[in-house]
Amino acid sequence: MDDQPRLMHSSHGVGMAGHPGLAQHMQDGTGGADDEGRKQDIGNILQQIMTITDQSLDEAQARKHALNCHRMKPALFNVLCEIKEKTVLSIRGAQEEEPPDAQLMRLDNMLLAEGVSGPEKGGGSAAAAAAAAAAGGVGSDNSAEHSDYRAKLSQIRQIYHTELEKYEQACNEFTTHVMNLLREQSRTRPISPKEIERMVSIIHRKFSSIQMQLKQSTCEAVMILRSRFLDARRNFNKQATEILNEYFYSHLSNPYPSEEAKEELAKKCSITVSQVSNWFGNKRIRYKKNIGKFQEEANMYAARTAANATSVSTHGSQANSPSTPNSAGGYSSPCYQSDRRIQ
DNA sequence: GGATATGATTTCCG
DNA sequence: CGGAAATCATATCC
Repeated sequence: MDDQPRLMHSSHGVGMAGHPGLAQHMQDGTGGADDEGRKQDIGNILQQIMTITDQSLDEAQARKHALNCHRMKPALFNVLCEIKEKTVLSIRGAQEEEPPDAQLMRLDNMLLAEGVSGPEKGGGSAAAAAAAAAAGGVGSDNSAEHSDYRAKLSQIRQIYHTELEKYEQACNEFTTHVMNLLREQSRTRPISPKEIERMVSIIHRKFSSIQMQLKQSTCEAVMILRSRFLDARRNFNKQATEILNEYFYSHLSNPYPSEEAKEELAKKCSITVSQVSNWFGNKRIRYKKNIGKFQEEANMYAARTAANATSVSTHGSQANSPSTPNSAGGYSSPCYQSDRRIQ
């Protein structure tokens, strides 16, 4: 308990001038017990620690410089580096080589295929080509349908590229910063060039994993876009439904297209035959379920086909035309119900 | 968020 | 097997 003040006191007395530690201990050859000397040692060390912040910056720099210029320094540095490498690096040196990540490659390939990465769109971009190919190139409204798609896609591409660039820049900045830092520190710590290299590769790996997230989300966005516009998953395009409706209402009395008719419709609408079948199946049942709801539509198509028929040839097809006698005027409850071919 | 539209799928029947 | 009917799945609108 009462050691403390004394120790402090004594150390105060000695520590004043310069750096007394070792020399003083030796020279003073232990006039008393061992523990007395040890106490003094500890006192000195404590004192040095306490006063370390009192050193001026210049003094510290000077000492650092002196250390750096010491003739044994390079050798010592090498030895320390070696030891460090043996103990630390070998532990996790095994998992150095990573395979070129299948996931990342998949993403890259997809982005390339969709025209997000790769060459900037110059007339015949990969995206445009892919879009044209996917659509079968029959409908005349292709370009109109896909211009929206392309606009959105190029938006995505732009965002992707700016983000990517940002990441790259940040990565480079950070890398050079760390490298400078490590190089600076290698003057006082055993940091070998190899270690710096490793650090850089670690940083790159981290950043590329971030980039992968960017790629992932870009892929998702593109997929959503595709499913919206290209994959024909949802509604057929306007023209197709128009063609189908035209057929349906002009064959209202017997809305069962033959196999050939289905094929033709399929070709015209650039959909499959089974899709045509589905469409007619749905249409028939839904029309029957409430005719009232389709009244307007029926009138419209009836009028249209009637107009078409009259403009093309005045008579002829009138026999099996649905709008038979009273044409555009009172097209109330269509022949469907009375005809009841459906059931 | 429910209502509605619409294409696809499933189930049942003749 | 082709079609009717029910049902599912999803998009779109308010």
